[in-house]
Amino acid sequence: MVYRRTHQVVKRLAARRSAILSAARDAAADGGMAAVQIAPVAVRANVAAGTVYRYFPSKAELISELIADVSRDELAAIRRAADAAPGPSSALAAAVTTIAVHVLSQRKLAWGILAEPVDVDVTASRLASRRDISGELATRIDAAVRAGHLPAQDTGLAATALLGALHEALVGPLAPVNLDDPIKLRDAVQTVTLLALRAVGVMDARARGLVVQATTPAKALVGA
Amino acid sequence: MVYRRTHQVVKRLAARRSAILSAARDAAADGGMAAVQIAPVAVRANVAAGTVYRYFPSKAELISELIADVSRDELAAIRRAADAAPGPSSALAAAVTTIAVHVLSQRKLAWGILAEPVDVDVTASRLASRRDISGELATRIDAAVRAGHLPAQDTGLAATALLGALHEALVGPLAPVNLDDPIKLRDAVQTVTLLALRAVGVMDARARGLVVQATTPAKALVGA
DNA sequence: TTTCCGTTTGAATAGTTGTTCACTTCTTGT
DNA sequence: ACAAGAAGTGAACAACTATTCAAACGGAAA
Repeated sequence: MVYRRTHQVVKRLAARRSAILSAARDAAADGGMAAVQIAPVAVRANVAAGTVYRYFPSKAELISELIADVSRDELAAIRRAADAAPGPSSALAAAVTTIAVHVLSQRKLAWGILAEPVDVDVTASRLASRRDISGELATRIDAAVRAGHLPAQDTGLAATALLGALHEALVGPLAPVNLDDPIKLRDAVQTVTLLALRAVGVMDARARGLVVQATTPAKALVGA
Repeated sequence: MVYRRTHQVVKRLAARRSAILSAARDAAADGGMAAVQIAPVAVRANVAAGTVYRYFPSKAELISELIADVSRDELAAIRRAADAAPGPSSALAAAVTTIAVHVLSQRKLAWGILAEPVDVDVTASRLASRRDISGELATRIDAAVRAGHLPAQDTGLAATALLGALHEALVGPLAPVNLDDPIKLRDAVQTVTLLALRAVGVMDARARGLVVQATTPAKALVGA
């Protein structure tokens, strides 16, 4: 045996793998899923097309991992924001706001992850992504219901609907175009958050300060 | 001049054109947009593949017309339902319910029209479809606002968000599967309608009977 | 240094469908 | 019946990319 998986080699392999994933993510953020093609991604990652296949069995697998990756980050951010909130209602508001801000600050990527046509089947990972995030929302809604802040309801369906509302209003084809302006962006986030909170039964969210509270830290996020 | 576009010929041509469109629609309703391929559609329409191209310059054009067609029907149904309602609030409720019932009773078709990945660019017609329906919703929301039943708001954004909520909750990948059961279907329609109305600021829609009122005629639609 | 064998390469391959076009069939008016 | 030309046919073509693979490369042990 004259060739062994030395520590250095293992590290290089892992680095290459994540370089390819990063390249895919960059490509998606740049030009949407349509830009995530094997050859261009390979170029971005400084490898040959064939090499990609030593790390991912197929394009479908590559994109699925990309979706899972982005989704994992997103979920973590939502949890962080919600956990930092003082109570169930503001946790829900924070979760909603976080989603809104994130999808807005990476619209092309978000659109690619969520709904953009891809030539391979990524249904499963998209489903998982939605299930995770919708599930997190459902948990937060449920907490608010149990705290007596919201009426009893089908939390799963409500969470799904909220997600749909956020996506369509902010990254869908009808989404306003000039959300690069930070002020308009904040307004859009506020409006949509208010809408979402009212949908699940929050009474007068604006007066209770939930929306504004939640929006302020979000504004910082946009800058980051 | 020995061949003229006689009335009979014109009629036959028109019939063939709509036969192709119908075939495309059937294919989409059956197997989603993925099933709308030139050759299979041609078979369904009892013509050769080449013939399709005598009526539609490209697959993109064919699918765009399909989308516009379905969208037109949908818009008409929404208007009919809303116009039949006694006041602005119930008109809005009726519009929302109509959308919910329609997408539920033709889930595959709706998914295809709205969001399913297609290999040709149909962005424009999808955009138009959404703009039309969202616009109609916006009009109804606006009427309710002007009647003093709803708080002032960005009606366009609200309409878009509502549309997203309905779609995601009812035909998106997270939508509950067993909505074939008429009772569950009605429940889902009710839940989502309630959510949507609350989102735009309707207070206690259930108590005011808006949801139930609107749902009852919708139930008839499902049977049709 | 040399040998070994996993890794990388990138040009060639393959499979999928939309689209074309030379030819056939059909309709109309004389 | 026949000419003239439009409509219809469907096999062949084209274009696009994911995927493969034989050859080249390069670290690791002897």
